[in-house]
Order: sequence, then structure tokens, then C-alpha cells
Amino acid sequence: MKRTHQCGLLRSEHVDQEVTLCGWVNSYRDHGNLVFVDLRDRSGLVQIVFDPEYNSQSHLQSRTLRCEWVITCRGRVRPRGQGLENPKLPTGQIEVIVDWMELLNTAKTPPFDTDTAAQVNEELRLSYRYIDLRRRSMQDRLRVRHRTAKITRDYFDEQGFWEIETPMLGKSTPEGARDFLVPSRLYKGMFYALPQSPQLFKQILMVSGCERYFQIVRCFRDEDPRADRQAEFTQIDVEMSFVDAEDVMTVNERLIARIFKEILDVDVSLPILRMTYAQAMDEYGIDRPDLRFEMKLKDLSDIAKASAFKVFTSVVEKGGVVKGLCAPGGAKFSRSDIEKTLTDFVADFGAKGLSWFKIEPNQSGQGLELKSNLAKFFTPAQQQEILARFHAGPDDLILMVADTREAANKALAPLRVRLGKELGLVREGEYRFTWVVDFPLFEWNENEKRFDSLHHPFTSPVPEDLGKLDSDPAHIRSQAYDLVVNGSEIGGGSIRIHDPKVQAKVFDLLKITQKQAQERFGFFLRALEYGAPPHGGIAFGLDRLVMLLTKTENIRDVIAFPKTQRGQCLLTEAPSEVDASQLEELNLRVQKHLHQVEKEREL
RNA sequence: GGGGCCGUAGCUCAAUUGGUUAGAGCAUCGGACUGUCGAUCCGAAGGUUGAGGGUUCGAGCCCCUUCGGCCUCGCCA
Repeated sequence: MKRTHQCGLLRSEHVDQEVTLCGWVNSYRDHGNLVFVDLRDRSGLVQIVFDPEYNSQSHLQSRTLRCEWVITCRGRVRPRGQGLENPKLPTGQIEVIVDWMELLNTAKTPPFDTDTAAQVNEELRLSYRYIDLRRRSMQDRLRVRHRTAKITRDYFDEQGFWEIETPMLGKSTPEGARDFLVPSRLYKGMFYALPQSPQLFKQILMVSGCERYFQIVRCFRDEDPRADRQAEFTQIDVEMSFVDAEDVMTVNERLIARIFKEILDVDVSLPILRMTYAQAMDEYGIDRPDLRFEMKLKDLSDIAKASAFKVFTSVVEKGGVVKGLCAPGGAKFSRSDIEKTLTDFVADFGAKGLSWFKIEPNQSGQGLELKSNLAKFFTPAQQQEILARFHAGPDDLILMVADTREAANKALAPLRVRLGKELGLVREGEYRFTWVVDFPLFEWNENEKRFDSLHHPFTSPVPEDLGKLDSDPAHIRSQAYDLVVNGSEIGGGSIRIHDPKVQAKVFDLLKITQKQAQERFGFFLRALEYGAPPHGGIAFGLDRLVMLLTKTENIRDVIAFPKTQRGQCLLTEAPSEVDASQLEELNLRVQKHLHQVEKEREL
């Protein structure tokens, strides 16, 4: 059964060679005498021919074949006759005339056809993942994922990084996402947590003198999934000593450029654009702007404040803003498109309303004017100011949200993306990268009356803002950076705090007491006291990166064995109940059992 | 925890206002066929309409409950 060639790689140059192939029957066409089979292996398809006059025994065998049966065969490569080539197949110039075959395995009729599987109910595809993964498009994505990991390992190796594994069974820290817990058998009543990321371990590796670390590592966050998010996902995790933010960005943008070049043949021009967080929020309302189209947000608060429209004036007086965008050609939307569809859309993101103006030539035909139920509240001069601010043209549509700055941005950012796609403004096929830098170190948590870390509690402030730790914590910038492409955050990191005194101060502002800090990360704070070098790093979401590289919208498409939105694996049916004896060993009772116990007590 | 969409044959879908025996294409099974390549032609088989309950003379369709899938808000340091 020694395989000599892969099906999909046979070409005219192999004509007259004797080949032995292995694979699955992709399809068969039985003409009674001549039988054609498209044989498939990982490399692709090739047509093999069974001719009773060439070899009667294998021809007889071939007539019993069915789709997805597994065979091996030997035959001679020959050119197809004139007019018989199949231009749809890379192997379509040739075929293999078979003189011997062996059936390696039969197969049940698959629950769905591999060639139409893309349209099949995903639930079924997940239950029979091994069949779904036989498809070309699925294998292509697995291959891109492999290639990306391989390029990453080669690149970091060349740059002097070591791939070092960190524990999967770790210590639970209540900050951040919900942990997945693993009960300890040897320490009854105690739990490990699966890592949300190897954050503290990689920093400790810097204290250990490893200087340059990376890891392609599985991470776990027990939060509700989304199209681009799974509880279990993979990071390209990086940490470096004796570096500043620029050093980290430079090393890592070169990796990204190499990946895009090798996988997509896309040239990423270096250095990648740097944009401040403040600019991103002002112009795009979000810290991960899609730069494939313009339609920037504008602040109209000054004009709105002077208008006669009460909703606007009162919002601005209360410290809010009126922000908006100008959708080119958006005047074609009907009033119900705007007041129903788009207003409902922004309402999902918390906006209380959506105000609008259509731009039309004025009656004299000399200039432009605003048309809407709001226009009467704005003087002609104010209207011209609004037009000028947006550089608005005829048939444009201005949409505005009046609210707190945060709320207005939160509604306008997704609205901008939606309109960009709907109006065809997004330059598809382009990859627009930017680093977003100068994030605030903290954001104020109104409910808890304290600051929260925007990034994480180990992120270093920029040196010149260190003084504000006491005086003005809300305006401290951090040495954090996110890499954004086409509105998707594919990585983020920071320079870390290596001074225990600064770290203590930050915990203080986060209202983490010394006692709590010692309990949760005492091991790490102690490490910082033993000669921690200045260090920083970054982590990329491998899944999202591969989604971009394969142009898929769904994270399940780039994971071999993904979970459903409720965290189930439909192939293995995990999670599942466990034996009572397993629980016993772990000194655990599940609530169902507790209820049972309580009931018995009552009786 | 909230909102939205969906569930009919193995698969993809149809089924008039609530009305006869729930149909079609593909797949499957049987037969025919020497150049097909999404083969073709003839024939057959295939259904607890996700599940449970209700309204009705009558439910795939209306109502309630429930299970599952997807998208999303919250959540994701």
C-alpha cells in the first residue's frame, strides 16, 4: 500500500508514470462499462478510470464503490483525450487508468453531502465534525492556522525568543473574566483555575532572566461567546525585557507583516500607523477603528448648544455632547429606514434617540440646506456651520446622537460601521492597520466608586504621568498599545510596572487592599522585589488573526473542534455529568445531590 | 440575565385564510448505460412537522410551556 503520489498534485508531467494513490471516493460515475471515480486526499481530487478492457477485476470492484469509501489503487497516469479535459480541476489534464485497487474501508452514507455542506445546518456539521473537516475550505483554514503558527515560531526563534510553557493549572484570581475551575483531589475543597492568559508567569520569566519569551498558548475565559469569541481560545503570547513600547511594537509588527506577506501576499507597510486613543475615540468613537473608510465622527456640541432644540441644549448643558456622522448618499434612506431601522439599531447600544438631517439643494438652487423635523430649530447660519463641519454634499445624511460622550460614542461607532458596509464605502480586500496608543490607565467605575484598570493592573503609566498617581489618576496615560486591523483588535499589550512601589500605588487606586493583593498575587509582588528588569509584552488572538487571513466571520471556522454558543461540544457531548465516585474523590457534591440530601433530612 | 431569527424526509427547501393522503430537488436503494466530471435515463423507498400541552369538527400553520442552534446587548481586567 505504499503511496507514491498525492491525488491533487498529479499533472501532465506525470504522464506514463505508474502511481499508487490512497484516498476517499469523492464521487463516482458508473457508465456500466467505464467507471469514473474522483479520488480525494488532503491535496485535492484526481479522476481515476476503471475500464473492463484494461483490467476487468478492478472494474468489477469499482462498481460497488460508494461515496466516502476509502481505497488505494495503482495505475498509470495518462493524458485525457482531446475535449475531455476538466478545467475545473487542477488535475483536469490527466487521469489515472487503474489496474489494481483495494478497498481499505467502507463508510456509512454521510448525513450531509460534502460538496453542499456549506449550506447545511451548523448543528449537524458540528456533530459530524470529522466529515465537515474533509471539505476543502475547512482544510484550507486549518492549513492557514498551521502556517501562521509555524511562521510565528520561526520568526521568534530567529529573534532570539524562547517558547516556554506555563501551567494550565493555576491560581484563581477573581479579577477580570470568570475563571474555569478545576477541583483539586489532593487538597480537598480547593481549586485550580485554568489560565485566562499566562500574564503573571510571563512577567516572572522576565524576572527569571529569560529576556525574550513567547508561547502559542490556550487561554480560557468563562464568559458568553460571540461570533469571534469562544471560552477556549489561543494567544500568541510575548514578553521582552529591557524594552520600551516602541521596541515591542517594532518587533511584533514585523511578525504581522511577515504573516500577511506569506499567507496573503499582502504588503504591510512598516512602521504601522500609530494613533492615540483620544484620536480614535474622537474620530471613530471606538478604540478599534475601521480605517477602510472615512465617515469620521464630528462633535457638534458648540452648534447644538446655540440652537433652539431643547433636547440638544439640555444635554450639552448637563455636560454631554452632540456627536454625529455624515453618510455620503444617505439621503436615499426613507424616513422609516432612519426613524425605525437605524434608530432601533442604535437603541441596542443604549442610545435614547437618533436625530437626522437630509442635505438638499435650497430653493434658490444656490446652496444646500438641511431637511428634517429638526431643521426649524437651527438658524440658516447654524445650518451652514453644520454642513461645513461635515463637508456635507447633496444627498448626504447627517445622523446625530445627544448623550454623554461615552454613550454617544458607543452608539455612533457601530452605526458608522454598519453604514460604511451598507453604503459600500468599505474598501473590501484592503487591510488597514493601526496601533492605538496612549490609553488611559484607569476608567472610573461609577457603581463601585473606584478606578478600574483599562488594560490590567500591571500596566505601567507613561513616565511623565507618574506624578498624577496622587493628584489626577483619571488622566494618567498608560504604556499600552493595541494592534487594530479593519476594526478588529488582533492584539494588545503594555510595558509593565516593574517597581513594587508603583504597583502598590496602582492597587491602592483600584481599591485592592494590601491584604487582598498579598492573597491574590503575593507571589508576583515578591518576585518584583528581587531584581525585576523593565519589561513589556503583547498577546495576539491567534483565532481572530486566522479569521482575518481566511476571510471568515466565525471563530468556529478556524477551530478544528469548536464549541457551540452554550459551550457544548456537539461531537463529544461535553460537558457531561460525572460518576458519583469521581465527585466523592474530589470531596464535591453538586447542588442536585445537595437538594436530595436536604430532602432526606426533612423526611 | 435581556432582545431577535430559526427548527417540516438523510440534506436543502415548499405546503393558499386553519381544510382531502404533508410535496419537490439532491442523497439513498434497485435497474439501464463505454468518456463522464454536480453524468444521464427508468423505478422504489423515505415523515412522531424538535418535544409536550392547549384551542378547534379539523393544527406543519393559532396559543402556552420546553429543548436545541445562530446573531446580539449585558459580560469578556
